[in-house]
Amino acid sequence: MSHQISVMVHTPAHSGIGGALTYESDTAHAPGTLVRVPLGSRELLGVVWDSTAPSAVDVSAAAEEQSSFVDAAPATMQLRAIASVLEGVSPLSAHWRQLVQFAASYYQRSAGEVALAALPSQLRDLSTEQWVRRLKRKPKVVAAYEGATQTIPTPTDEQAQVLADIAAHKGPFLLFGNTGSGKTEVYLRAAQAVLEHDPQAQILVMVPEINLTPQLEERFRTRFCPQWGADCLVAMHSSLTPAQRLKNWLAAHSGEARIVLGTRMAVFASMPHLQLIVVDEEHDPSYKQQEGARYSARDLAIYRGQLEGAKVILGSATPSLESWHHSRPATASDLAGRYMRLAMPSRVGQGALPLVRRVDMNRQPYKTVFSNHLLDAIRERVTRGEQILVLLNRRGYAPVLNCNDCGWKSECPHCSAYRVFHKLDRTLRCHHCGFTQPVPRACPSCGNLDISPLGRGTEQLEEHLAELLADVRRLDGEPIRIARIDADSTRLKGELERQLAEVHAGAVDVLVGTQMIAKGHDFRRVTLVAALNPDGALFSSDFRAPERLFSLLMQAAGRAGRDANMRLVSPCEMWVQSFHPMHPLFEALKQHDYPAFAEQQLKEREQATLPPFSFQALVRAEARSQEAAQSFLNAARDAGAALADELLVDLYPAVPMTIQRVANIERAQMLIECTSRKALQHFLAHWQADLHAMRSAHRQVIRWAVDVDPLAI
DNA sequence: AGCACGCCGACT
DNA sequence: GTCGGCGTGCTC
Repeated sequence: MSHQISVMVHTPAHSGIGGALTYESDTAHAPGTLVRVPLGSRELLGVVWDSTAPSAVDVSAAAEEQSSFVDAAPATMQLRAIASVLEGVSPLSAHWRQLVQFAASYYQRSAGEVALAALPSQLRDLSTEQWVRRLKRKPKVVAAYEGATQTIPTPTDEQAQVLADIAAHKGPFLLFGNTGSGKTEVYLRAAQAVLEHDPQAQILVMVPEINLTPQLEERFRTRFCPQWGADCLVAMHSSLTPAQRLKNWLAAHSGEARIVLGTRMAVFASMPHLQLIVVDEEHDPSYKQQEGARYSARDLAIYRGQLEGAKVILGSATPSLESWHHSRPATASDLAGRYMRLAMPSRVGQGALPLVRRVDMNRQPYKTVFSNHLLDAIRERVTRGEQILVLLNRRGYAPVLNCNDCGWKSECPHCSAYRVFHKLDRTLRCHHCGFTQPVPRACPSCGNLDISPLGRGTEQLEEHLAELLADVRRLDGEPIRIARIDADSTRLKGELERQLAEVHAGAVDVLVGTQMIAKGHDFRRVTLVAALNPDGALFSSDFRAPERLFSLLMQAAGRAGRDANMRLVSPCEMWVQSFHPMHPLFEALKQHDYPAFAEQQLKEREQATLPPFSFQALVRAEARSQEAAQSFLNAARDAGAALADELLVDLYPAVPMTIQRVANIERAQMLIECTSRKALQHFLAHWQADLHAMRSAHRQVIRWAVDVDPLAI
């Protein structure tokens, strides 16, 4: 007798076969089983899916209405047989499938795409013979952990209180603690409690960037490996080799690894006994995937925690306004948010927070880069052997090259953007499409030799600062050393680590860099941090720009003064040069007062009905001409108008994207807004069909994609 | 998304 | 004569 089996394979939602496909099999296979199935002339990895949507699943308005996740195959169609079953891997759990199903439906992609992207590539790529050989491989004898055993610090009263709250309540928790308040110790202790309470329990810890995994991994290893073995923790991020990825995935899937530490992709790790999820630096934009299924790993962590009954801790010194809002305490007129806010205001074992000093650039001579006050402060500290951090969010030498005669500018021929002047290799580089050319000796338009850089980037800053500080000597009498860390200087693998090590060793006195240096790295001897020109974010069209700037400056300030053993002549300082020094953002920064900043921002957001007081989605379209891209979007708008009207969803007209053309592709986008998440989801799910249907009438459109809860508009 | 099939230009 | 460009259409 033969069974009909539903299988999810990697097919995009707009391929016409977005749901599960039906195959025939002699034997029944449990949902979650990994199989290989024929599709056309190919053989693909697939996951056996539930043949109908379980009625208990409350995935979203969209999924509720689809009675099934399965694309009904025409009744007359001859079904093909499942090719093989991947032996040796237990089926993926119902919770995992539901997480994938939810993510697919919420972010408007196919479940197969999300499911297969969440599995290690070797499951797909290994041939049956290779797979059999892989399974036979003897598990290595568990190596004893050889690391320094560490004395475990006693929790402070604050930490103890927070841990008691985490133990006593369901969560989710927003752990709001300054840099240096000991959030990591809370994660470690919360994890310890879970591990000890249940011999099977697993823990998922997420960090925003790969760069930050080694540090945290080391802290978890030194804490847990002596007791639980070297294999108790595995990493999950995109720079692992396919073989490592498979190994770590299997360790998590089998329950053998007790702790999974990774980047956003780790939110999909198969963990049968998941009991705690930690999202460190939860405000970080890196948690939002920016291609394919554009999921937010932080938001999915909340969903997953609820789904699996695991506690979720979101940690940050500058939480996202969404999380801050969701953790609001009850007031007379408003109910409390769904999250429990746990505050840790003190800085433990370290110096006080730095003094914030603002320089009013209106009172400085025209074109001042470093105000004299700031320069004096830098000189003084460097002379004393202290380190300086200078932040400028623009890499290269100058953002544009300009002909002083005819007004020619270094535009990219393929993008609507200027190419950046990189002096070190004398190139003009487009930061959007990568197009690079040698710097022309004369103006390509009029032949004039007088072409000059406009504006400045980190390269120029490094050069300029070297001139300004040429006469300054270090404690040892040597000339001072300036280093630059940005995406250019760290392009080569291992270069970031090498440069950071130099800074730690004290070989560098002044470090110039982009936001890269503000994140997570612990510069113990830095006593002064300067942000040269942060004004752009104050009046940006991006409503999240102030939030990001505040977070960046707070994090940067947190770099200073972390070494309690340093005896300082004067307190650590954070300098901000601005034409708007009295802006509320800087006022709040000066007080290190995130709550004040958040309150002011949330008030503005509420008045303008922006997130978290509304929900957004974006449709982006790419075509050879701007007109084609926009006409597709506007046709989509017309098609969805009636339903949008009914659901109180706002559809805005199509507009060109901020960078309208990249690599000769014109881009346009359309904003969708609604005060109800459910109504927005409902709308998107139904409208998706209209978008597909319009493809044939808009052949010029190269691709289009929906971004739910976009970070930048 | 792949991958085949299909119909028109410059090469061993 | 074929190799190969990517337009169109199909896959349980």
